[in-house]
Amino acid sequence: MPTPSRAKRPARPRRKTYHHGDLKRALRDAATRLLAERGGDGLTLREAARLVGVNHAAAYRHFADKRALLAAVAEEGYAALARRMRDADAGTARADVAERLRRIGTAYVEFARAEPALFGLMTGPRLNEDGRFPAVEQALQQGVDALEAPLRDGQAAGVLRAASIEGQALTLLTLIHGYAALVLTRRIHVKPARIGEYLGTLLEPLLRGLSR
Amino acid sequence: MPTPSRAKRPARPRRKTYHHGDLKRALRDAATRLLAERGGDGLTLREAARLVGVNHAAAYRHFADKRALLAAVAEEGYAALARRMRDADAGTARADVAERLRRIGTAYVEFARAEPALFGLMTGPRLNEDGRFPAVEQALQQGVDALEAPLRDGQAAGVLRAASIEGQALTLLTLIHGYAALVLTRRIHVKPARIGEYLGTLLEPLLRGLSR
DNA sequence: ACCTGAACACCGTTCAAGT
DNA sequence: ACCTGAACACCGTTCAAGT
Repeated sequence: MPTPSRAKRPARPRRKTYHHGDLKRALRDAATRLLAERGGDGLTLREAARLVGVNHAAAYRHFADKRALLAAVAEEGYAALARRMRDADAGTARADVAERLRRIGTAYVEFARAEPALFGLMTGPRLNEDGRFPAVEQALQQGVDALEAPLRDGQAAGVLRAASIEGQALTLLTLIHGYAALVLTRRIHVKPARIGEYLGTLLEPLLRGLSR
Repeated sequence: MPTPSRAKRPARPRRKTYHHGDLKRALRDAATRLLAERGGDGLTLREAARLVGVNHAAAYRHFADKRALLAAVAEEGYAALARRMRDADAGTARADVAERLRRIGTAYVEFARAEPALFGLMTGPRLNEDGRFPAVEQALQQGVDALEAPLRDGQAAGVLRAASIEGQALTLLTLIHGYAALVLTRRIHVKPARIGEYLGTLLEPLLRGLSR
């Protein structure tokens, strides 16, 4: 069998000494890729090192243990999630508040659906049960922030009750997160095409309660 | 050192042949205990077999693999959770609807706090990503059911809008679950003594929106 | 300073063999 | 039918040793 093009594994320039590369970032990126391609159980410290072409023990020079590597992956994930939420509200200044909030929430759920293993890591139980990675805890705040712009506009326009923006944002995010978690674990069954629509149904009574 | 009372590990009657015992149940119970005592990473198929006093390979006669054992543990957990939710609404028929719903929701969150590893298994990403255990998916319905009694009473009394009871219950559970998940993973910081109180704050606008 | 090689104590899973 | 023993292919973590 003659060797065809070998589309996969495109002949990485594998130096013999990795002495200068940014191994920390390389390991984190490899771990992120593993998570996306093979799911939560496929993310292995040894396999990430293998992908980078380095001895697995070298990872311990840059991460205290496997969980520290996972935390780094999760942090990056939170940044990406917040970006998607902000993007969902870009250029929609004229849409009404309910619609804007629904779009931001849909971005949250769609992120979870597009990257289920990453989302599972970010929000799952294993990562931070002992509070070792405060950065991960605070990362969600960026997402809460994304909800605040439409809430502020809504209060200014007089359609929303005057109340703590942060409180309103947290209430909304709690519902959105619960929805994402339940959809992802198949506790709520919604057709993929209807995910945003059903979120609107869930948000409706809450927004009515937040209105004046 | 003379042997004192040895309060722990009360000399289980360990037969040499396990041929008759209900090994399936014994393994499931041991796994549940491991989860409670050592957390998610401490739950090992081999260790569960060790606790029961049986060769670990024997587990494969009763469970297809480790995940099947985890699913059995999770199912039992859902039954316990639903029981707590129903108990929280027992003998409170005269309390108002909002208060009853808040109590049921608090039972949900307190269960999660009391059994964090079990709750993490039940709701976490690892268990059922491929839909292999439909029983686990449906188990949450028992919890949703517990919310329906107060909702029915509220609609009958005319304080709640006439609408799908199931829809209202699912909306409430989504918010409650999101709250439990975020509290458990330290994304929301609430003092333990204030957990039920803050749930009330979260539920308030939603219930206002569900009211006529 | 950064990485390798080898070792340690574990896993989940499989399978022939025992009773 | 149900369980044991031994093996296999993996892990995460540690540590002396190399450059």
